[in-house]
Amino acid sequence: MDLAKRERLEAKGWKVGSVSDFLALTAEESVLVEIKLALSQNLKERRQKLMTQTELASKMSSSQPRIAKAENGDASVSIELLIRAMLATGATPQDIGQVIAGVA
Amino acid sequence: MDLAKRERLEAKGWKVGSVSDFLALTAEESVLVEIKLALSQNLKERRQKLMTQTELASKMSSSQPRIAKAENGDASVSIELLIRAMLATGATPQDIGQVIAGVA
DNA sequence: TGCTAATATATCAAATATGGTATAGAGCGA
DNA sequence: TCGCTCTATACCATATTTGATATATTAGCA
Repeated sequence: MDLAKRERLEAKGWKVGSVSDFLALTAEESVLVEIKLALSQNLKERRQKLMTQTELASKMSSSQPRIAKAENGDASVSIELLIRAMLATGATPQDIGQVIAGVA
Repeated sequence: MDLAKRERLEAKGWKVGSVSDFLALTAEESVLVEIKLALSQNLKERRQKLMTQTELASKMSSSQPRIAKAENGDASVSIELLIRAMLATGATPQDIGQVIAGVA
């Protein structure tokens, strides 16, 4: 993982720690982050075609700011919320599975 | 969803509420539960072939009781933890995606 | 039977995620 | 420019999830 990518993650609140800690990031940890980012991106694409962030938020009794964070890969958003949001856009388990399976 | 299934879920802590609330359970909510249960079952199968709950717990700095809950579909376990556990057993994003895609 | 490893259940303080609110910025048409 | 809609950021009290601990239960074997 290069410096640019690391800085992108840190800006969104991902605690990658000091350089040494960062280098010690396990493969599992980074795959998890990549899964979140993949869901995040896909959610944004799906939602933009269908509705506003506010509409999606009310559909799933969440809030517009949280949807914004979800779509921007903020670290404070759980996979749980990402999947709930995907489902609220009409995504099927197949759709979601495909996004996750698509992670390198 | 039949009564037997409902009781099975309630025993594990799923808050399906009163009968009327239960009937109001949205499609998205039940799909989310089904995704969790599918991951839970798959985790149990994978883990049993490879190691004990205690071993898996230490691999991912969690605890044996939490792994037990994860494998038993306890409501207090997040998708996040289920996926972390899958990854710790060596599952790939493809494996995980397939499990989720397999939900009806 | 007793002994041991493995798994399940209960409880809890600490960590993390949550929705809500306020507000700031961005884009765009009048 | 203004006004309007949409999205982003900041903050916070509440709710949920967490790992840890203790302990109970189960399963298999000597």
